[in-house]
Amino acid sequence: MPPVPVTIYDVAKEAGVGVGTVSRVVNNNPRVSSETRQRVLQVIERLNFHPSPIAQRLSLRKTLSIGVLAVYFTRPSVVERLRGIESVIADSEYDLMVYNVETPSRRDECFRSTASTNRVDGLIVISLAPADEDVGRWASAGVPVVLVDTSHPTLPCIIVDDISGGYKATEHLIELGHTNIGFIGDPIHNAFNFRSSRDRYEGMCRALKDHGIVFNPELYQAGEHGSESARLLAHRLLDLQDPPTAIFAASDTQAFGVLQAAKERGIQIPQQLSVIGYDDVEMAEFLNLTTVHQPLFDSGLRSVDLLLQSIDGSDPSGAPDPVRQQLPVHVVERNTTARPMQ
Amino acid sequence: MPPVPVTIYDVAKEAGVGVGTVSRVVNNNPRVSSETRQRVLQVIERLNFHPSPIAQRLSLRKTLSIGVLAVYFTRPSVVERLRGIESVIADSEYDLMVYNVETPSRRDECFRSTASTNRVDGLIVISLAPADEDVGRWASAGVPVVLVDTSHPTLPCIIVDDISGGYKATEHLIELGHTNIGFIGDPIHNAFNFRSSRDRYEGMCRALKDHGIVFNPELYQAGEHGSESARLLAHRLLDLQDPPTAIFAASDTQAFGVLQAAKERGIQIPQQLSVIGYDDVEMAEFLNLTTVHQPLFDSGLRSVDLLLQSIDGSDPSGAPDPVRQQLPVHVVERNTTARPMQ
DNA sequence: CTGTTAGCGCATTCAT
DNA sequence: ATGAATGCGCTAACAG
Repeated sequence: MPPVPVTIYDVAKEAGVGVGTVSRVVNNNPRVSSETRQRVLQVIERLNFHPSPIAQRLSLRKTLSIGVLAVYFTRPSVVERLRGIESVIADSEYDLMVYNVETPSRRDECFRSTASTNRVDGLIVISLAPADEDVGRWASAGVPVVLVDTSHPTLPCIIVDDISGGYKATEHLIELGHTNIGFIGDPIHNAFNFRSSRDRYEGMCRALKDHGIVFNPELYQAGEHGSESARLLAHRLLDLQDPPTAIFAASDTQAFGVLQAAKERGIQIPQQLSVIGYDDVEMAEFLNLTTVHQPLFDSGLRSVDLLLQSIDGSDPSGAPDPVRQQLPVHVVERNTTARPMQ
Repeated sequence: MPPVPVTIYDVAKEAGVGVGTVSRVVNNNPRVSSETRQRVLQVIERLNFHPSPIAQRLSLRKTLSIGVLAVYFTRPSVVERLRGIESVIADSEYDLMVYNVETPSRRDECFRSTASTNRVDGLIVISLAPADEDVGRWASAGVPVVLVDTSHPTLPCIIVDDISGGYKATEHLIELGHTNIGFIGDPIHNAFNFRSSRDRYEGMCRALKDHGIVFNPELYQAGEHGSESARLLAHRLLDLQDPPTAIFAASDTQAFGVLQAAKERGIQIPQQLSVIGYDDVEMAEFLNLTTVHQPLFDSGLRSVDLLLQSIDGSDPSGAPDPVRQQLPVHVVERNTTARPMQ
């Protein structure tokens, strides 16, 4: 009982029509009399016919699938973006192919492989900064690309103003009365050239400066992304002669590490220490973490919209002025920030 | 400058050979003299030729892609399984297509659509229990399927013995001296017929019984999956006249809710209350949660191995005795469980 | 070893 | 409105 693939020819013969007609009814082409349409539909039903997506693709010269390139797709923030992406792809005619990259070499491999015709009809790249070379390859391969949480002068992208986010987070702390504020983020130089942590720090510096607060470099701590690493860094901050009264973590994940460190030291939050994170992942709400909300799910959503639009649309990657959607961020005040003790 | 797809014909002409030869060098077929091979390779390089995956698929009558059907793929445990799956697919010739299901109707749609020839060469289903009807469709469509964290008599599956896991968790608590143990899990009847929570509870009951402990039904609390819901349930347990000295949560996510509830009440953990979870997700280690470890990543890994094997292999879904890998679970003792106070 | 040819399953002119 | 023919890009079987 080897599965017998039933093709349009089978349907055509059975219905006593030509394959063209079958193809038309399958594709809802109006140029078919409603009676023959009915008849064909019946046969299709009876034979349990399903058009071969692959044959369609070859004939249409489209892959009918869009690729998503994500770094560390297990990170909560990335997962949420993916969910947004999946939710709209699911309702489209496209298939979703996911590529997870955890090493630079894998990234390069993915960048290359997606840049050949007939791989994907479009590509979404999350948090990875492509080089001009990569962009060039995609362009000459005619593959539309939209960037999320990263940018390039010639590519459409969905971003949030991390500098502004960092500024707002810091401002929130300052308004509460803090002046001695610590920062915990990713290493400036990392394998993937992530910018977000750096930008958030930049925003912090500006806020500090605008409020006439001088920043003690000792209050800056950077380390591998992750709660555990952040926990250690938080301890360092708290070990300082003049420890900060508030800590701005470049991500919620890192903020969790700070919370944990405080707990280990019996430091009351927010009474003795204010903590603010960034991202507003699900766990943040649960833990009552004050944080900077960025529209993760929505960013995924929009990226697909943009991509689909750019696929149907005209511009063959030659748009003079690529779309650049900057999503709003705002501080969500919960219970981990408060006025400093006197 | 519409991207000019370069085909094997272009390469053939340019290299002065037939398309068959080009195809052979592309597929590393040894039946090619090394000189012509070199020559063809040069041309391929020069023309930047990449074989069209779609054309290959059509010709080979394979989709060269495997689908993964996951429920709530944002849940940490699912994400970890996905990571395991992706890691081995990435090194294979297959593409990974992800389908996230969050509603029963979407599930049914996915079950159906994947059951037609030419959709995917193989399918991995996570945590969703397929009906005989679905299994039948896959079988007649000749689509190999392997189940993860769910099972069916005629399908290969990767499972963990949740009953045993629940037993071990409870035993751990009993050995510490607890007899008044609460349980927090998913609703017995849920949209997707998840069994794990139910099985873990079953294991708990057996352990209790084996140790001659009678279970007070009040100590059983079930509610929607999630930390927040679990937090509320934990409060109910703690509000009891004779509150439990230990709580077994059917998942780490739910255990986090218990931890939070305890914190809100100023209950010391583990001194005043022991908490044990299930899954051993990353956050569990970070929070020092005692839990039942199950090989999440590994389960993904193995499922792909099994699937690939079943794709290459002979058995057209007619295996008389499908593989049934039961992965081991064990208690990871950390800092949320201890002897009860006198 | 290598060129030629016939499909793979479908969409799409082009006639009718 | 509908049937027949052509092509999408590649693999595999068949000659040579």
